[in-house]
Amino acid sequence: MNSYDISLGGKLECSEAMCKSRLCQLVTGGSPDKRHKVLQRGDRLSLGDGACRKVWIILYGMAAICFGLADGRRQILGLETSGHIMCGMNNGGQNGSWIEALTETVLCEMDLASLGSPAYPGGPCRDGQRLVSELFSVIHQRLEACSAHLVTLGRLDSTERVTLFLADMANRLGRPVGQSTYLELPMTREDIADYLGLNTETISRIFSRLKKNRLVQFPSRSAITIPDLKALERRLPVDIPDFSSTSHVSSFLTAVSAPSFSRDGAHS
Amino acid sequence: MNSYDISLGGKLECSEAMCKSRLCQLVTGGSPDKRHKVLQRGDRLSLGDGACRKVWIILYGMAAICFGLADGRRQILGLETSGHIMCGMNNGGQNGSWIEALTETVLCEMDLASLGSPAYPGGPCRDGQRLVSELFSVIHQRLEACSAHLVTLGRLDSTERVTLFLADMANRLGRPVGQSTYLELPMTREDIADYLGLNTETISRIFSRLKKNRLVQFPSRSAITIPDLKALERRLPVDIPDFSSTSHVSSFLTAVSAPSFSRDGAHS
DNA sequence: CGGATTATTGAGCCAATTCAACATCGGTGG
DNA sequence: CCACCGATGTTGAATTGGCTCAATAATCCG
Repeated sequence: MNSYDISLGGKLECSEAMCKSRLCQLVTGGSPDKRHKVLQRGDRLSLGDGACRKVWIILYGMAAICFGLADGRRQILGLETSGHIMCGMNNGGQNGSWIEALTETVLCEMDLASLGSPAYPGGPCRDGQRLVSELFSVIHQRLEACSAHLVTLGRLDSTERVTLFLADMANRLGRPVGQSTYLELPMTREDIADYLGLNTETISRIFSRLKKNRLVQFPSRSAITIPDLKALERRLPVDIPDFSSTSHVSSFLTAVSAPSFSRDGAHS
Repeated sequence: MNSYDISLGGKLECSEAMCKSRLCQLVTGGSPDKRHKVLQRGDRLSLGDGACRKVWIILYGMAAICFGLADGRRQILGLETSGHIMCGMNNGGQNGSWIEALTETVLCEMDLASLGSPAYPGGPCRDGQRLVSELFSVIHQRLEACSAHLVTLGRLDSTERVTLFLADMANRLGRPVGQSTYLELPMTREDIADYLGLNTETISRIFSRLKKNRLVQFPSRSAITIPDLKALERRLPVDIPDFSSTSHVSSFLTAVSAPSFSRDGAHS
């Protein structure tokens, strides 16, 4: 029935693996439904309706959160993959603010205004709190990513930015091939430039320089091989964000949500 | 007893006016207590303990959220005033990440790990959800500010950045004097530079140029008069964030928190 | 008043941009 | 199959915006 069931080989139950935060499960009760949206590469979803009324969790694929200035300049605020959240913006209405799919992307859309309704499983109080805890955690992650990116744009030079970008993408999308790391970037040089606050030619020049220094190879236009990822990372004055771990999130969840769970029964 | 009761003339009950989000009230039950911290100008509070375990709401004053790179470079992530939130960071541990008071500042510290305890008024379920809703809202505001700043650093040139900064500060701190707007900046040129991803000399040069063009006046080192704030804002390709309104927050609160309030009685 | 800190201004330099030419890739139709 | 075309990527030359370094000025504070 759903087109993505076919194109992705039925991988899209709202499993824990797909939706790490389990927010999607909380909202849908564990089964995929109309809240799931499929975007094809290039498809856009507006964010700037004047308030944060909806959030979207990425279940599959990769999408860019974009912001457009009045004169056409564009800044990509984040490059988001499975488990990441994106939410509505209050500003950015007139100049535009949107999500843009870089690959085929499946989202779970959540309307905040309806989250309080009795339609959600487990009762309005108990799961409501859990829901909003999860929402907090995942948005806190987004804030951390945004803060880290702010430092990148404010204080790293172009070579450092590109190096950090490659290391970050390698950690997110790469797979080991012997000693090397192989990845495919589902975006153009212009997308990379708009993410890093640079321009296309600069990206190209730095890629060429890194290639000449044998830090990266480009088997094709979109494919990248990094012979020694650790060596690349050592050139940076910042830590690479770790996307594999969500332990810091659960620590807060345990703190706020779980105790209230256990006492919930005693309370009512 | 508390030094700030004296120095600020007893203005510091945890009133709605001081803590717009009312998070502080939810946590403290409405009365100021040990959770309140007073920082003097220059005082620091570490943020990078490896996880988000605490959040701080500013009740009074102005503070900078800072991030330090291994080589000494510094980026100010945000300049926060009353009602704004700041929270722990997972990354930034080794390189440093901290809050720095720019004026005398009063904070309400909230330990996330203890928010679930029965010590909080109203019961663990009902107010727990409200608490976490408020927390979500205020952190969403922080994310919006961070996103807007990302665009500033990524796509605005130095003149635009400084102009935006002045307009933003004027909206936050300024008071009208006839047609003009008067404000005092509680920070050095270096702080401004670290906020805008520029250096001290550049800030100084742009201030001088704006002065020559009669867009601003500098009655003293820290005081600024803007003859026509609207004219200044018209030079920008972005909207000035509106800090006076919190309506977008309450819309979400109403959506998630209030319905569960009303059904809470029926449920238990 | 004196010393330290902070701010301003100038000269020269370098990194990143702009503009332009050319190369490569992917897709389409003859 | 290959020729063609548009889109994307690369490279070079010239320009410029912002930085570094350095000297001077203003301000703060004991």
